[in-house]
Amino acid sequence: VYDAEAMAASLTRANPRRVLVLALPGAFSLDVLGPFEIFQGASRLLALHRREQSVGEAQGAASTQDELPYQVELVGTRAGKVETASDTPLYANRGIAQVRDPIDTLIVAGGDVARMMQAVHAEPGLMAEFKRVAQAARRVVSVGTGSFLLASAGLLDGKHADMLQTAFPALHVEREPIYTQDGNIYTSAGASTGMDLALALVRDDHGPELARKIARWLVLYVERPASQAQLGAPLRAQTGDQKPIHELATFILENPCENLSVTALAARVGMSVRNFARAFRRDLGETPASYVEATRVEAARRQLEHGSASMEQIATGVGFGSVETMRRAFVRRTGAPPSAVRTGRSAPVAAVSAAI
DNA sequence: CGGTACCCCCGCCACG
DNA sequence: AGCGTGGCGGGGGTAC
Repeated sequence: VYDAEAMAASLTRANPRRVLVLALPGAFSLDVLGPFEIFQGASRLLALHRREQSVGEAQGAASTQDELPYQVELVGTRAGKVETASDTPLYANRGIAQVRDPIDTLIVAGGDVARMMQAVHAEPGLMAEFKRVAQAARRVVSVGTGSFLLASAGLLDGKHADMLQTAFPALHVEREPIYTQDGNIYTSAGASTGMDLALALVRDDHGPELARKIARWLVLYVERPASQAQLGAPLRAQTGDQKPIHELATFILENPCENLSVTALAARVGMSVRNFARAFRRDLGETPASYVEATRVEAARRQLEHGSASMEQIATGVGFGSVETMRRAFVRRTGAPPSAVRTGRSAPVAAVSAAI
């Protein structure tokens, strides 16, 4: 699953979508790294997908816009160390003023607002540089309190507002006090909103299937519709009548050992088999059986990592008919048999790889 | 490891 | 016609 070669190839590919994550002093590190991981994961999966296809076909397959990977980069007020709210420093590749090349997506991480704004004002011209980059970018996004920077740059209500896709759900604003008062809550909420947001952007770029794969890859099981509500029209159009399917998805996640055949699932939501399969694929970007199997593999993987249940217990516990069936599905989906998880030889599924 | 029965998925078309 | 739905068939893959 982890393939440094494919990742490097994706980064050196011509004209990737360049994604900048801006981390000001006082930023929440998870607001920074959450989106970072999502976009990195997307690039890895795209590279793998591309390789799979090029194996079957001859070379020269036209690379469409949709397949462009991301090149993610951390930027700060200047190159080098960035103090974060958690005192875990990050390292910016360059300063915002040094950004001269075309940018696809600019992400402003949230954090300690007072510290962030103080840092901005301490650096003359920084705000102007920020505005310049933001206005050149295809889209600008803020995570959590990163929206304060957008607001003070005048980017939230100007004539350019239509250029911007800002993550500014009312829900988020209301929770501000909680962030500053209770460290436990703000970090988890901040991280998940940042990742949800990035997932939604990836979905806009590449479709729901890839976004879902990343979500599963990073063990982010629950998609939060709140983050989608603020995003692009193509997304909102889809969120019309998804509820039964989404509820069913969580049912699958919580009850992998149930009978989850297509006919059983269709009956559960009161649809015909044919139409259910269609709706499922439309809403979740994946066929029902594939989703069920992926869920079972993931559930099994977690039990293998934490716990000492036998292969037999795990296999039947997550709904596989036999140990052998589980093993085959495991190899097919992760590239390694279940035994590799126990011996620690498999790829870390949610590992952080922030280095470029 | 191989065979076969089964399941899934998708194109197609008929229906309202 | 335009749209969503449901049934059918085959072929491809998988479980046992």
